Amino acid sequence: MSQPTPDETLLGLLAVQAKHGYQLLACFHDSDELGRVWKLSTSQLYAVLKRLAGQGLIVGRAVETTQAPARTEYELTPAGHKRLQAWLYEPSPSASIRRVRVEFLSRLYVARLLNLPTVAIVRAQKAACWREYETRLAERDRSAPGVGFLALELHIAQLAAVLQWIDRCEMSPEED
Amino acid sequence: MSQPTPDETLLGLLAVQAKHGYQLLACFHDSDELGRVWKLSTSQLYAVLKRLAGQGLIVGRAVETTQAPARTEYELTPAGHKRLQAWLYEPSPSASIRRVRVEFLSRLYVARLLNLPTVAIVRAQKAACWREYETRLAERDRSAPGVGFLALELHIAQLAAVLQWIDRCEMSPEED
DNA sequence: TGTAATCTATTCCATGATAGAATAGCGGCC
DNA sequence: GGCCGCTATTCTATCATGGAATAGATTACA
Repeated sequence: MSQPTPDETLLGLLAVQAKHGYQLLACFHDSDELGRVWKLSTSQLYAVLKRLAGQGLIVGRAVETTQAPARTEYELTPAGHKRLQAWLYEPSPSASIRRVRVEFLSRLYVARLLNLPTVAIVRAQKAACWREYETRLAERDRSAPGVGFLALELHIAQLAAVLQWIDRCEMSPEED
Repeated sequence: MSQPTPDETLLGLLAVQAKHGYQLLACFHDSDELGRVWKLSTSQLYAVLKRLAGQGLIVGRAVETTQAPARTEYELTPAGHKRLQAWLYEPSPSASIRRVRVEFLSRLYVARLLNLPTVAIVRAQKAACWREYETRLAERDRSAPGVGFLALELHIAQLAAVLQWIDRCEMSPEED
């Protein structure tokens, strides 16, 4: 699957504090933040939790309450913390437009949540997009007209827009 | 599923001339044209053909040859032609970036193949993107800072890039 | 001439994503 | 009391997807 998955973003949310599924789901309903980036259905979220647990990145423990049905709280394992760090500071992030929108912004969100530096994240993403931009520009020169050429030009225009936009991400939210 | 499907593009290819699966597959290998827009696996293509046949949009007939294994050639039914026309001149196409790249360019490709006018297609797409652009701009004004806001700004920048790019699609390929 | 590789053409299968309903306990409201 | 709605999770059916399997025909070449 080449689609971005919310797995590491969930790790990030759990790194702040142990949570159960329903609580995590609520984090994605906030339409000003993560809700604009990810659309997660209930079953999808629980499927991801199961996958992460299967990979040994999180562990769940049942919590009994009198207030509500039994819940399972998940927290990061050491492997989970390691994976989260590796994902946050991935040295060559994807330059795909979709992944920039979804994965890069999730990295930024998680890093801010955890009070970690964001400069390296933005810089790595910017570099990756520049490389892609140069590659596509070169490709355009040896491309024949037709819809394939138009697709290439659109891609180049999208990358240029990302490069103009990404500098604004270097500022912390308070400086906006 | 909100992902664009190659269904109508296949209808367009079949509208030019009846073809069998393997031939259709070859159309997507051309890296200067459709191949840049769609990535179709073998099984995916045959699955789409089955779906289209199930909907009565195409009919297949077995063709025996001594040159090669038996093949099934598909051609459009009247319902298929109707569906193709409706798709080509869809009055309110999606303004999603992905759909512009994939669906709009496919419309353009098919219309050019069939020597049909493309002006209406481009105009409809442009109008849809403008509406989306205005909507998002208004939304930005009443949005709080954070990654949600950054996502919104990226989206706006992407739409602006599309609007700048789309005018080049009004020209026929010879005029490029 | 044998056989290996490649091309044509399609089907099959296992896995995984996804939507939506189902389940189920509890609290509040009228 | 009875119903609605909230918390919390699981289940199920469907569908997409990648990749291998099948299988006939042609070319390559020793």
